[in-house]
Order: sequence, then C-alpha cells, then structure tokens
Amino acid sequence: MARTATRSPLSRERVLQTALRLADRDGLDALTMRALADELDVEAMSIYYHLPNKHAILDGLVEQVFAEVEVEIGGFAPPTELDAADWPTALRSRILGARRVLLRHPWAPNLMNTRGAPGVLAVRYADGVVGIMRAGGLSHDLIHHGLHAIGSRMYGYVQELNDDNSADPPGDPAEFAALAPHLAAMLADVVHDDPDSTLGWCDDQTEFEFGLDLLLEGLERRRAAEASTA
Amino acid sequence: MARTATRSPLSRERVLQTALRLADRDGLDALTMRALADELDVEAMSIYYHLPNKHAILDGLVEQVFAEVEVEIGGFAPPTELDAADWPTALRSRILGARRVLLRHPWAPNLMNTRGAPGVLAVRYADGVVGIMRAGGLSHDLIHHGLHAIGSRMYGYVQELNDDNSADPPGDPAEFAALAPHLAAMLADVVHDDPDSTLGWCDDQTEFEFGLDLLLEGLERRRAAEASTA
DNA sequence: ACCTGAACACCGTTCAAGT
DNA sequence: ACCTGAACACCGTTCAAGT
Repeated sequence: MARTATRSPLSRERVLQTALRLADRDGLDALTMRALADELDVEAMSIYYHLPNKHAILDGLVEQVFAEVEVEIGGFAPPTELDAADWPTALRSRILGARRVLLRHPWAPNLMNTRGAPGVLAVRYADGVVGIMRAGGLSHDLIHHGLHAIGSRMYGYVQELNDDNSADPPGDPAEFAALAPHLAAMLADVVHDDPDSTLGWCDDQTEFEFGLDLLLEGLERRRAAEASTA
Repeated sequence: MARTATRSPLSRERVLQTALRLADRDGLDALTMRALADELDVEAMSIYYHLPNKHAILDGLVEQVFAEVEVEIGGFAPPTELDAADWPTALRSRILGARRVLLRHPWAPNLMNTRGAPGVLAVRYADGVVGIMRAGGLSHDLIHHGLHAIGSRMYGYVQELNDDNSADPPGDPAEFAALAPHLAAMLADVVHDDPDSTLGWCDDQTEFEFGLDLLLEGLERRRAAEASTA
C-alpha cells in the first residue's frame, strides 16, 4: 500500500525544462529559485544539488533555446551543395528561422545579451553562419567584419529601442511637435501611410527584415568588390 | 562656534551626479540605494525624499548621459546649411560623437536598453537624426525603416555579442576546431592578419564603423532608388 | 545519494518618527 | 521641510542536518 509521492525525481533536465516553461509563462523576473522550486514541488535548496547556482540555470535556458533553433532550421551545418550566389538567401532563411524560435521565448534575447561565454550550441550555430558565408566566397576578414555588423541579428533579434511601441508619443501631441518637429512629422506621415500595422505603427518583422537585407546586400557588394580587385 | 556639518544639502541634482560618478567608478551593479547613500554621507532613506524610487535614478542617469552627448556634438539641431549629399557624413560624425560619450560611461548602453519611455533629451537626439536624414532627401518612410535598421547604433553602441573578447576560444584549440571548423579557420586567419589589435582580435571601434557604414551606404542607395522612380 | 530547515547577507521600499 | 531608524518582503546562497 505504498502511497508514495507521484512527483518524478529531480534532475538537471527536469529543472531546466521547468525553468523554461516558467520563463515562458511568467517572464524572466518571475524565475526565482523559490518560484522554480515551488513549480517543481520541492524546496528551493534541493535545486542546488543538481545545478551549482542560478547562473547555470540561465545558461541552460539559453542552450535549450539553441536546441530548438537547431530543430527549426534543420541542423547547424551549412546546406550541402549551396550555390555561391545563394549565400544571402540561405543565411537569411536561417536567421529568420532562429527568429521564429526567439519569438516563442521573448525573454531569450535579453538573456543572450547578458550571458558570458557562449555555449556549445551557440558556437555551432555561429559556425554554420560562417560556413554559409564561406560557401558564398567571402574572405575570412569580410566574414569577421560581417559578423560584427550583423551582430545580434545573426541570432534573429535586435534589441528593442523603445521597449514597446505606441508608447512613443509622450503626452500632448502639440508639445511633442514642439520638442521634436522632425520626429513628429515622420510619425504623422508613417501612421497615415500604414494605419493598421501589427501593434502601433511599426511591424517588427518587416523592420527586422529590412535591416537584415540592408546588411546582407552591403556584404554581398563588398564581396563582389573584393573579388574584382583580387 | 557652530561646528555644523560640512555636507552640502541633498538634492535631486546632487543625488544624480553622485550616482553617475559611482556608476563610472564601481559599475552599475554596485549602484545600490545604500551604497549611493553612503557616498552622499546620508542614510539610504533620505534619498527617497528627493527621488521617488530607484527607477527614477536610472532614468536620470540616462538623461545625464544625453546631456553630455548634446555638448559633445554641439547641440541636437541638424547642422545649418547641410548639403543634401552630405547627410551620411553628418549623421556618421554625430553618431561617432555620441559613441565617444558612451565609451566614457560603459554602463550606459545596458541602461538605455532596459529603460521604458525615452526621456526628453533622447527624443531630441533622435529628432536631430531624423532632421539630418530629412535634409538628405530621404522619405519619411525610408527614414522610419532606417531608424529601425540602425537601431542602437544610432546612439553609438551595439550590444556586445560575446561580452568581452578573447574569451572566445573555449579551452582546447583542437576540440574547438572539431566543434566549429569554420569559426576556427576564420579566427586563425584573422588573428594572423592583425596580430595586435586593441584587446583580443577585434577592434570595437573599427567594427562599429564598418557596420555603420554598411547601413548608411545601404540607406543612401535606397534613397537614390526612390528618387529615380519618383 | 538526495533533499530539507534555518539562517546569512544582501536588495528596494514603507512608514512612523524625529528635528 | 528634510532626514532617520526600524522593519517588511523579497533575493541568491551556505551549511549542518535529516532520511
């Protein structure tokens, strides 16, 4: 008649899975050791037996996200038999794939920013990016500069400039126009042109792709310039 | 014989100035209410009489930084009598000016990322940027996309991808080469080309300007394309 | 081997009280 | 009007102790 606990045993895996679910549900601020322990139906200190500290949990979360990216883009290895000329589209679709994953975990970009050394999966992701550019015929030097230029966009995100949208026009419109005439004129124009975009007046996905394309085009032009002088 | 306190009276101004000095000296993590009070030679709770909460202090720090930027770039207004063709160089020098200020306050970018609504000076800075692009003949629509594309680079920073540098090759080189062959090859090549750059193997300033120029060139090309179809 | 309870050294902040 | 002391509700984490 052993009416034993139905709780499955604690493990690094289970802690990280639960942490990810908690972050998705309640946000990263709500992910405290005590809240996580509650969710695991355990005391807070039990977690320390399986993971050394909270830092390790956050690192583990980032790696979990990269594991999802690996599935989403069908592996980190560059596509086999990639036409050199197709490198921008190949990289583009890979980055947009990573972005789809990040949109499912809104807390992830913020975490990726503040982490220290990248994990194994992050390194392999970056390696695939380099591989694609290499297959496109870019020099190592240009690839290196290109990685810096693309920056976090490589992983599918850019830091939000104004937190959210629509919070932009502060208070009185007339006051705002006096403070920032050029900005006010632009906003009036853009809102008029596209009155029903996603949330406020700018569609994150569109803007993301615009910036990405600007950079990919620029890099492709530098590659062509390099090739013509060599 | 009034041997009174030599301490100057507390004020919003003095709190913010001291907070900035403390952040510069010890970093943002060390800026706690208690540490700030210590530096002000006062009890922690006294601060709350002059500022509502810590959030307000952080907002005040960002505004102080923008005040420095205003001085550095000689005012937020677009240069008078700007030749339309010169808009990229005008914007470029303004952004590099903002960057010089941010390099003096390494904690500022991180803070600017996590703040909510932008302050008055931040808005006026952005307004100047829009004004320059407008003087260059870009449409409001293109300017809007351009602002998103340039992103935080507009203010003179990009989020660091790998925290610092040189922390990149993790452990054993042979192991790293097996994990990330393309990346390893690139690193080997780039290190060889430029053995003594600033700290590790990449110069932040060079990379910043490369990415910025890529974007400015791309926007100028779009402007020209717009103009030719209109 | 795995989990727990009590405690520590921190946070930001409230609130009643001092001068 | 301006500053303070004690306390509250949180953090992450240590450490000795339970089973």
